[in-house]
Amino acid sequence: MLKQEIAIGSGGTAMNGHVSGVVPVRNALSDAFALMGARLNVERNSEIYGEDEAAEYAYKVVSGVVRTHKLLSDGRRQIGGFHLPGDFFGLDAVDEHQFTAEAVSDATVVFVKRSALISLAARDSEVSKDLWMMAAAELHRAHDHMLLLGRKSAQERIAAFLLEMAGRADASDTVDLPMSRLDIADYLGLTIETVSRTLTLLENAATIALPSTRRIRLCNRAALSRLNA
Amino acid sequence: MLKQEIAIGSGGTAMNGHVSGVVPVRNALSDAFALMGARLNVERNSEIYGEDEAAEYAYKVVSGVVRTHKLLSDGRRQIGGFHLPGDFFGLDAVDEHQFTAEAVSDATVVFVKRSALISLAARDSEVSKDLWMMAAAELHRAHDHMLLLGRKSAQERIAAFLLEMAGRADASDTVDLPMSRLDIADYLGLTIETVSRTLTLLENAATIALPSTRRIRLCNRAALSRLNA
DNA sequence: CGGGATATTGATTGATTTCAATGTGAGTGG
DNA sequence: CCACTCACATTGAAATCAATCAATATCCCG
Repeated sequence: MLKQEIAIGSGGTAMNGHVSGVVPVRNALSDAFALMGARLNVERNSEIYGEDEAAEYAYKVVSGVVRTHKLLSDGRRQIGGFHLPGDFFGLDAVDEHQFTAEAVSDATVVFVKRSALISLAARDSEVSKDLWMMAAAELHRAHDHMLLLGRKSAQERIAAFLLEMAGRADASDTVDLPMSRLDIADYLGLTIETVSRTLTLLENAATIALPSTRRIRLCNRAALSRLNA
Repeated sequence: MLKQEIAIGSGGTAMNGHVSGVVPVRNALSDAFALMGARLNVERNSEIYGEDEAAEYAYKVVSGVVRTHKLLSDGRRQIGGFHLPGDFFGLDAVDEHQFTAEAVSDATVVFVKRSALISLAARDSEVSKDLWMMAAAELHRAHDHMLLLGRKSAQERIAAFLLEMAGRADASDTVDLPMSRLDIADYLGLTIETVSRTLTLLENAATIALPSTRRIRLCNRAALSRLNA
């Protein structure tokens, strides 16, 4: 639980990177969540909502990390994004969710009825603008991710991922990853083996260091940026 | 020009598939475009707006087909989507476009100042809801596309693409593709050679027929759906 | 009937996946 | 405190799918 508490402080405050949540934290939509939201604690790996469920609520991460994913019939999984404290999720749905949302680590989220947001938006144009902007920001990220998935090599994907994660954390060059290699693989459209091999490769090139499995030091951001095409 | 005129009739009327435009055509947003929009004719392959340009306008396709794409520094290209008559595009931007929009065929579009939409949305909650819904619908498509790009084989990609294009056209099993093999390749994250080979493969399996390069008959939708995982 | 762009087909290479061990680390109970 | 275990991660060898390199072939348009 401690790690997530820390995450609140770092992820929730300022300078958002690209994992999710490009828009500043203080806005009419956040206020709406603060005012009307109900809290929910979710255990690591448990589901918040499922693919194909009616999208009744919209969510915001308070602490911990949430991932959204979609499965293919044979079990192949694509993770759409990781949501850190301060990020919204579930705003994308038209009427049913197309992704499943799960907690990567133990997490707390607040949720609000979508119908309430819609009627609030009808009265408050700030809220309505925020809703559009959040969806647009999410779309922006999805587009970047499409480019990565469609056209980038394994090294480029890993580089992009590390820079993205680093951008979300504070300025430090040491990144603590909240997710497993499998999560990373399924986010980047690779296998765990390729993720592992590529990290080792970058380590051997002295581009990164791996003090422990989930801790990565970026020793050469320039090299990573170069890989980021 | 004839081909596009036909496209208006088929793409603009009813049952939207997945290329773009899940939401019905008649809505407050469409009305806003009809009322305030200015027309623009664009020649095949010419640019409507460029990546990194300030996103001053939002657009709707009247006739023809528009593609949005993003380039990597070394020229690799990812096409984000094809927009057919009735579809909106450029609604995704936060403040500058991240994709370039170009006409696939000679096209006519209408465009409206985004600031005008924002102020209209402040007064008309229908418009504001439409803006959110359009962005959400676009996001939905982007997510499907992410799954395709991240996890699917060449055959599965082609199958998904053909079903998607067929879904947009009328019920007929014959699909006329408005775009080149290169466009298809860059949309699916493949090379033209792989697109070509895969189409031939499906033809040999009697799943499709290729009466001409840009005309495809779906002889066995069930087989395609099976490939669509 | 050219001629250039676009598409197909072939041969080969190569990056990533797959299959298969082996290694590591955190948590548990003796 | 140490051994044990289970999940997770790394590493290695082989197979595979798509990319690349290289000709042809076809289509559209003047």
